[in-house]
Amino acid sequence: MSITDLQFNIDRDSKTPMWLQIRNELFNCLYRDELRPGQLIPNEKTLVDLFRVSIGTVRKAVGALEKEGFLIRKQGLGTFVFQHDKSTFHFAYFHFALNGTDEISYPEVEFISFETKKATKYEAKILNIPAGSNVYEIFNKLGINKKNYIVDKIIISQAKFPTLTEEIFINRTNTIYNLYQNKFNIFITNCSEKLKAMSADKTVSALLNIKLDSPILRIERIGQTYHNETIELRTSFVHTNDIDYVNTQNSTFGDTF
Amino acid sequence: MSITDLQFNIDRDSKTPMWLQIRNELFNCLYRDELRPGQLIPNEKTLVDLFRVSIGTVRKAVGALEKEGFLIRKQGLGTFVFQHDKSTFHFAYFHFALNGTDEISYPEVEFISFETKKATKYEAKILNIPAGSNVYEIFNKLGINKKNYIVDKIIISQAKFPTLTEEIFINRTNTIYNLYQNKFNIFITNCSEKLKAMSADKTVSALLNIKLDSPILRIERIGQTYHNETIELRTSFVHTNDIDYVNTQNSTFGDTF
DNA sequence: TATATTATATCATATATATGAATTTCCACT
DNA sequence: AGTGGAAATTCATATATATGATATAATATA
Repeated sequence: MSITDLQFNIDRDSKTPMWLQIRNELFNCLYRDELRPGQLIPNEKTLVDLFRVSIGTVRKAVGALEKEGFLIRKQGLGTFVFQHDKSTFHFAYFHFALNGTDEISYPEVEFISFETKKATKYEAKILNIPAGSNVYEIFNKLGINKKNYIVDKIIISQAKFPTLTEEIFINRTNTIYNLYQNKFNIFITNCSEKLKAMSADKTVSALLNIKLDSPILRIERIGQTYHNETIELRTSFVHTNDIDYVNTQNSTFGDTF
Repeated sequence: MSITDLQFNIDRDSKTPMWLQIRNELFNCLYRDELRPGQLIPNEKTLVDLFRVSIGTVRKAVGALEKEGFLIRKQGLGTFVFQHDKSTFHFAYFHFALNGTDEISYPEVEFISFETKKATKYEAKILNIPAGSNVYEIFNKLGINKKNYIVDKIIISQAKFPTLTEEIFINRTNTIYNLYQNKFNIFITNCSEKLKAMSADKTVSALLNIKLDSPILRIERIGQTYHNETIELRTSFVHTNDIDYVNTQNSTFGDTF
């Protein structure tokens, strides 16, 4: 069943503009996995025939999804579905630069542990699963230039990753989000982070080789997929003496426009 | 001298698309202050005649500047130059939410002090001014719901704000960026923030009424205007027990697309 | 076989035009 | 003076079409 066999209903009298209706139909194809990460989508002419609109309208719809980051257009080649990848990973979800620089490099990741446990009340609430459900708790250390600055704790629901094992996790050859996407059909579409300053506890100070009670940055990141379904709770503990969390806002953009 | 009297040169044979040339010409009008914050820009028909292109090309150029946040289009009214304002301030440069909420509210600002001093080496480097130049050092306390969580230190070059006084600063009726924009013709176009965890020193702990050496978040924010000219160095010291620094990234956008 | 050329597919830019939607302005009417 | 509705202004959507730029595939040539 190809996308070109599907029937699309565009209501020409709707108050919703046609380009937005088309954008939404295509978005639903992404959500329903009829268009998969990395896949080439039908060319503009085909979409024109599918939706029975002019090419300008199709281009506006595809352009919207491109701006949102779901599609990637390549002149001369075609339009592709975005996929999480080492090459596209760059800084979308990693924000650290060495002191005095603005360069955000790809971190080195060192595996620590992979356990199955019962979700705490808080974890269950965030992940929207029954209290006491099984979750995986995965620890990693992240570093730059051979020095570790970050301890990462990942909590994900076992129910959503039923076949995940420590081996699969360790032997992945790409990013964690790429693993979610390719092995479990879960596509992380947005992340939200909350930062606090805290004191390092025994575990973290030992792992990062710093003094107990050193000030550290704690980042709680919630990774979601389509329709704001929360998939991952990731907590990072960061020793920020040599690195900074960098947040750049270009131009006058706010959240309000 | 109105913008409609200006001569614009669009090179139809350039490898740069015409819409981008027009976008750049309009951007330069903003930069050169020929189009001022809040001002209505010429309507699309006028721009069509000015640049001698079709309306689609004009709309693409204006649309680009709108996406960048420099212009705001209002159907039925016209297109306006963005201005910093309490109503547009919302969260572009303020990122804090009370624990357990995602709501970012407008902070309460309490003035502490306004001094003229010599720039430190570091401040001079960041502001790109001679070492030892005069700068204003302004302290504020920021709070939410009548409780102060943030101490803010602003450093700006006296040379760029020659007529600024404590009275003018205190008696402003709008945001600080609005003051820069309306009284000094300096328009902040982008901000970059670097975050670290630290221990509260004597001054900060006293101002925030917390224990000496409590872990705090330090935010170093650099505010720039057109062409990355640095205007402001703002350092915030934040007690994060009750509030979080929130950073939300919608969809799959990274910095790499 | 290796290289240069040509053809093809696909997205990008640009024009011209028509109609619709949102907002303000103005004027007739009470 | 106040109200309601028509007119004017401006941006938004949509169609139809032509040409250009870019990348790949196929073909011809040395």
